[in-house]
Amino acid sequence: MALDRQRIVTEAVALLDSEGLDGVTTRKLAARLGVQSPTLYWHIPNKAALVTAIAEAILEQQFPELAPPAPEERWQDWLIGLAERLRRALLAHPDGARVISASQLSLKMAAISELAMSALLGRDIPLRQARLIVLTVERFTVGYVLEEQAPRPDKDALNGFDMTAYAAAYPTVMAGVTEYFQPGRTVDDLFRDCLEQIIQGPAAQSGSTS
Amino acid sequence: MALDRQRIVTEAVALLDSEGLDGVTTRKLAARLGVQSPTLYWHIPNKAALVTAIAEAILEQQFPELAPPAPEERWQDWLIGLAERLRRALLAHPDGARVISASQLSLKMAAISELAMSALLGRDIPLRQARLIVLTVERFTVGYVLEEQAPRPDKDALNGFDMTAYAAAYPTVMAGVTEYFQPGRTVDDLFRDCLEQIIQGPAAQSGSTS
DNA sequence: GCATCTCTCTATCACTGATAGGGAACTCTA
DNA sequence: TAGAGTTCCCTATCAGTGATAGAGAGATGC
Repeated sequence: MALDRQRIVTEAVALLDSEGLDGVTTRKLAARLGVQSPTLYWHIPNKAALVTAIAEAILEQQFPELAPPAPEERWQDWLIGLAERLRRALLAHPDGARVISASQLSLKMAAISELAMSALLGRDIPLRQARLIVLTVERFTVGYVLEEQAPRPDKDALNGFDMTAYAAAYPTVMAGVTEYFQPGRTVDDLFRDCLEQIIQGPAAQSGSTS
Repeated sequence: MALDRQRIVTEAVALLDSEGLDGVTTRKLAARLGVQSPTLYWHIPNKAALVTAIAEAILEQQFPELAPPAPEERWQDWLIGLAERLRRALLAHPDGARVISASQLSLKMAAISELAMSALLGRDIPLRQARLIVLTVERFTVGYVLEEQAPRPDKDALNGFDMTAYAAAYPTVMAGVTEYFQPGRTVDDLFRDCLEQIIQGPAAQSGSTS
């Protein structure tokens, strides 16, 4: 099969899935494509561009189409759904959040912002506030998944680590964690609750979420 | 001067400042310390541990002490100030956000969370909500600065880039940007406004910020 | 038939994190 | 004081990385 940019990116995503971002090297990628590594540079200027292309592919895969909210749908719920899809897009591949944050100038991300902002404008939210909400949600989501996907510290690092001392030093943090996760809640719930913290704002749905 | 972990980390931060995270290599670091690179491995298990130590140093530098809010201070304002200091800590060094997000298991970060959560508890905010607010603020801040520090796309990437087409494709995004920045506002204001979006919540200071 | 353009190759560069193992200098112990 | 052990830095080397130079095969156009 002929080698072209499309096939390179597809295979790069597959390589990302099986080995993580650090495993995406030009040589391994070339090997998968049955080609020598310098050949890739005919199709792609450098590795940064490759990573950007991977990011774009990841987003495209989760957002093949972009639909505004249904007329009867609360914009808050719609926006939460959008952010959850973004999170799912990042979680769908190892180091997904790292890939997105290492990429530059994503058109797909811009399209998502455009859709979200115009949806909010359509619900009579002022331009400035629409921008603030969308920006906050997007950057929070990346920050959230980035930490979610952070490598579990290796066991060597945990050797000199005293869990009970940690719990003693940061009792409130520990209490918060155990309180939250006891009734079978998951990190998905946590993400959603955080989003509501951001989004509840202007509609003054004043009730506290506790 | 004797080589020890402390001195290695200090010099690593200096190297980060002058060359960015990609410039922090074991060889360059060793050269600055007047030593051969394998020597570093006597003091430090691997590069990931070095990055974690750098992250810790960056936070320590900006948060030498951690003070709870003054009695008459609104917790919202105090928390915003805390987040702004965190942002400043990350902005104070090239790739600061990348360093923090690449590091694992930061004790200083845990201490900041502990302080913030207990401060909120002291203002009668329920444990769960305190956790949500603090977590959201922290992860948003990292996500925000990460994008703020993202490398400007190189000019090769911009060659094939049509700015007017971009503006046409994403008019709402463009309108939001130009609207926001016209009256001499800065990215600092933008960060603060986003924070208020997160924090305004439970106290029901209902006024919209527009 | 020749020239040009496309694409892939080999060979190589400078550099990276990391390990093996030698050796000098210091410290502890009998 | 003699020897043994420990600490810390060295040289040599490894496998692997992104990237470039430049040769050459094959198709395409004139």
